[in-house]
Amino acid sequence: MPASTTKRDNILSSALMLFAERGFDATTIPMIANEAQVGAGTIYRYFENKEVLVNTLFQYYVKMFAETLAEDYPGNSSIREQFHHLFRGMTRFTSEHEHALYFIKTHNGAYFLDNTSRADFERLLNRLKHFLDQGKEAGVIRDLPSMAMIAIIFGGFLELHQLVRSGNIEETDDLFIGVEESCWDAIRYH
Amino acid sequence: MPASTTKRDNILSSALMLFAERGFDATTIPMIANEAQVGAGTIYRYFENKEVLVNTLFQYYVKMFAETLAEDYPGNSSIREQFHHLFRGMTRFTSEHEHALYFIKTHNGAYFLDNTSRADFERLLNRLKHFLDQGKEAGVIRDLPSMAMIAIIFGGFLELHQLVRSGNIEETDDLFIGVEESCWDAIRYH
DNA sequence: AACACCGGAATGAACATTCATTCTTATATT
DNA sequence: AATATAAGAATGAATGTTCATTCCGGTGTT
Repeated sequence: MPASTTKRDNILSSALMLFAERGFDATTIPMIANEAQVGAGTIYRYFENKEVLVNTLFQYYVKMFAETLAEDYPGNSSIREQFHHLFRGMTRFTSEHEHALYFIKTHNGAYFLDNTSRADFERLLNRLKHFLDQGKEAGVIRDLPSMAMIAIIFGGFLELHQLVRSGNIEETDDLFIGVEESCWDAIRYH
Repeated sequence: MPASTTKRDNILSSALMLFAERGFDATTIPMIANEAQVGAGTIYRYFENKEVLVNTLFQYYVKMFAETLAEDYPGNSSIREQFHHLFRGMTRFTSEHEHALYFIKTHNGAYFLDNTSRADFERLLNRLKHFLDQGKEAGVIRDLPSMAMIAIIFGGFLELHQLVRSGNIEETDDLFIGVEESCWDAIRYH
């Protein structure tokens, strides 16, 4: 276990970017090394192999995202306000970790994830499902499969984020408020 | 170009399934050959190489999906009815080509797609955007980025389909009607 | 027998991983 | 303070493996 934490961090953030943009299987270790400005061998001083690297990354961001959502959670407020908190959490998290949510979305379920990664992801999903279930009980949220509603929310949000990032669209508060409203109308009981 | 159309079809449908389930980069030619019950070399009698194969597949299903949506399109009916037609098109298309939409969704934008594939996909998107734009003009659809709304619709639908296919949920008409309603409420102007 | 078509072993390129070597930094010695 | 020495890090060329692709012998059809 070497010292320099900045090298390890460089490797992790380069890997995150490349995995998000090209996918795990299409990114090579030399690509990561090059992006991180590090020798290829150096990566193996910090991570046993490519799979350990991707699992480390996955767990790190899944946990961090879960924490972001849990922080200051308004458990006693209305369902609508709880939803707002969650949506805000997504935007806050994504503005600090540009590629993280997209990486998680495209790699959950991949064949190389280990049990810990799967369990961490499952835990995250369960929190979201729990929120939706409470809303269903209260008659505020539609009685539809939670996973489908989660897909709607993440799909809409991440696509919006991509459009902003690629410069196709200007980032305004109204825009994100509008998409939040759209997602809310998708899941609320009418 | 050999004769047997069934071998070629076997190769294509095996490739579709594997690409959808594991992704292009994680799928090897021997895997496809094995699944299609064909020698590895045979694949090269029908397709110049792996990239030509994936582009063929991509274009084939993008075009077929576009045709499915265009068929009997109720251009003179209400926006709501047009939306219903499009949503029905997704379910119809998916019930006949189980993995096709998921494959398209996960591989559009991939580095190995050629210009024809990109253009075909663009054309499909433009039709959907055109529908949304008409709805916006009529004041029936929200003024939000079309891409974000498209992501909401496909995300919700495909996730639902996965849940059904994995057996986690029973397929009923009500279920699909419910998700259609949810997607409609996500995009309609309130 | 000539021909078309196949299968799958053989090939070579690209990749993940290893390892002998070099570089850096900290500590000890004068 | 200057120099020597060692330990730990970092490197990238070398290695073994996996894969896309090729090629050749076999099989069936006319």
